[in-house]
Amino acid sequence: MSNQWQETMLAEVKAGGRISDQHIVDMIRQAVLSQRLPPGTRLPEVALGEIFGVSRSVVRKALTRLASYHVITQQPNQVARVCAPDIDETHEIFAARRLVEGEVVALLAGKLEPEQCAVLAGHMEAEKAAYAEGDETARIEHSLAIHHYLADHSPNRILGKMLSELILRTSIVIALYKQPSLASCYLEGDHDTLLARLRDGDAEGARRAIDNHLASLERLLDLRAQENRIDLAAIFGKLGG
Amino acid sequence: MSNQWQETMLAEVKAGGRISDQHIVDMIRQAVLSQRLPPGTRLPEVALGEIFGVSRSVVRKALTRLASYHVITQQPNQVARVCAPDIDETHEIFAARRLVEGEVVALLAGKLEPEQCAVLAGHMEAEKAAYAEGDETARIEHSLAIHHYLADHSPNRILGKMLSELILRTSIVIALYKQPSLASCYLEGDHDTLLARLRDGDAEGARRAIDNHLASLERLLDLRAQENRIDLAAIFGKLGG
DNA sequence: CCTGCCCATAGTGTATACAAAAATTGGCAG
DNA sequence: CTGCCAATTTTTGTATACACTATGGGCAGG
Repeated sequence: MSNQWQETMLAEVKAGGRISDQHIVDMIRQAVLSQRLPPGTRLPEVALGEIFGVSRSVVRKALTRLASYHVITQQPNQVARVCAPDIDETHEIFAARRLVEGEVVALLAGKLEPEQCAVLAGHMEAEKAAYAEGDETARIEHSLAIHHYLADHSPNRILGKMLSELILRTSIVIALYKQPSLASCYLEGDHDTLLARLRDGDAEGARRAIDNHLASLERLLDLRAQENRIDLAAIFGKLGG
Repeated sequence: MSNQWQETMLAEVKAGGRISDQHIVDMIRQAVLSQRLPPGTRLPEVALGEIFGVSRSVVRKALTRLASYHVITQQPNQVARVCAPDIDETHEIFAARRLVEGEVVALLAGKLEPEQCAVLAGHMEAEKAAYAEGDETARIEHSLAIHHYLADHSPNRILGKMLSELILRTSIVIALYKQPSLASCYLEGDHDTLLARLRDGDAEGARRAIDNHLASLERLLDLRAQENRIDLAAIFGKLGG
C-alpha cells in the first residue's frame, strides 16, 4: 500500500494546508481518472487518514461520497475498494454515456464561442502530439480534458454532472479491460470530427460523432468471457514472482 | 419540527428494530417523494438522531448520501435542508428526465412480460380510481409506482438508477412549483398510451409518449418569474397567523 | 422607530474511544 | 503436504466530547 499516488497526495497536502473531505474526494477521483490507482485497490480508512493528516471522520465522509459516485464500493464491515465493474455493467456504462454525452454535444452544437472551440482544439493538438511521442499518460490527460470540458459547459448542468460521473466510470473500465496488446486507446480524428460538427452547429452530426467515438472505444476493450481474467492474472503473478 | 412524518418514522423505528444509515436514507427519501417533507425543510442532525434513536455519526452518513442524491443541500456549518431547485434547474431536471426515461422506455418496449404489463396496468387503474375519488396522496403513490417500476426494470441498470434519482427530483420540484389552483397533476390517458406502446414493442412511440407526458406535466407547473415566490409565502403566513 | 452590535443558543466539524466484525496468520491434525 | 480451526490483527461501526461557526433576540444608540 505504499504506492506512488500516496506520495503525490502527501506532497499536495503538505503544500496546500488544511484538507477537507472535498479535497480527498477530488484527489482520489483524480487518481482513479488518471489510472494511478487501479480498480480493486484497497482503501482502508486509517491509512487514508494518516496520508491526508485527518481523522477517520473526514475520510469516512469522503468515502461515502465516492461510493455515491460509484468510484468505490463499500460493503458493510469491509474495506472500501476502487470499483471494478463486470462486463455487463461496462456495456451499460458505455450505453448510458453514449446517450448522455450525445445529448450534451447536441445541445452544445453551435453554442460554443470561438475561444471555447480553441480550447478544445488545443487539447486535441496536445493529445495528438502526446500520442506521437508515445506519452500515453499525457494523451489520456488531454483526452479527458476534452470530455470534461464538454461536461462542464453543458447547457443542461444536470446532464453535465451525469456526464462527468460517466466519464469517470468509463476511465475505470478502460483501465480494467484495455487489451494488453494495445499501447493506447487513441482514435485518430474522432475528436476533430466532433469539433467540426460542434462548430457547424450540426447537433445530430455531433451526436453521431460522439456515438461513433464511444462505440469505437468500447470495441477496443477486451470484453469477452470474463470468468477467470483475474485468476489468470494471479497465476501469472505467482509464476512470474 | 414536531411534524407528522416524524411520528411515522418513529413508529417504524420502534417496530423494525435496528436502524442503519440506509434506512434513514430510505425513509427521508420516501418522505420527500410523497411530499410529506416539503422543500426547504430543516434537517438538524441531533433532531434526526433522536428520532431514529442513533447518534449523529449515522445521521451524518445518511445526510451525506442524501446530498449526493441531490435530495438535500448541505452547506458548511449550516443545517441541511430539503432541496429547493430554482426555475432553471427545474427545466433542466425535466429535460434530463425526458432524455433518460425516454431511453428507458424505448429499451423496455416489447420486452415486458404480460404479468409485468399487468402490474403497470394495475397501478394505472388504481391511479385513475384515486383521482376519481379525489385522493391525491394515493394517486401520487400509484403514479410514482409506475415510473419507479420502469426504472427498476430498465434493461440498462445505470439508466435505471439515474431515472430513479430524476423521479425523486421531479417530485421535489412538483411540490415546489405546482400551481396552487390545480388540485392534481393527473394527466388522463398518458400512462395508458405509454403502456400500449410498450406492449406493441413500439420503442419510438414509447419514447414519444413519455416525452409528451413529461412535457405536459412541466406545463402544469408555475414556472414564471420566480423572484418573490417565497417572500410572498412568508408574507401571507404572517398575515394569516 | 429604526439600526447596528453583542451575546446566548443551536448546530455543525473533527477527533477519539470502544465495540464488533472480518481478514490473516499460525499451528495442528489428517 | 494439505486442509481446517483458532488466536491475532486489522478494519470498520457507533457513540461521544469538545471546538468552532452561524443564527436570532435583546439592548443601546441614533
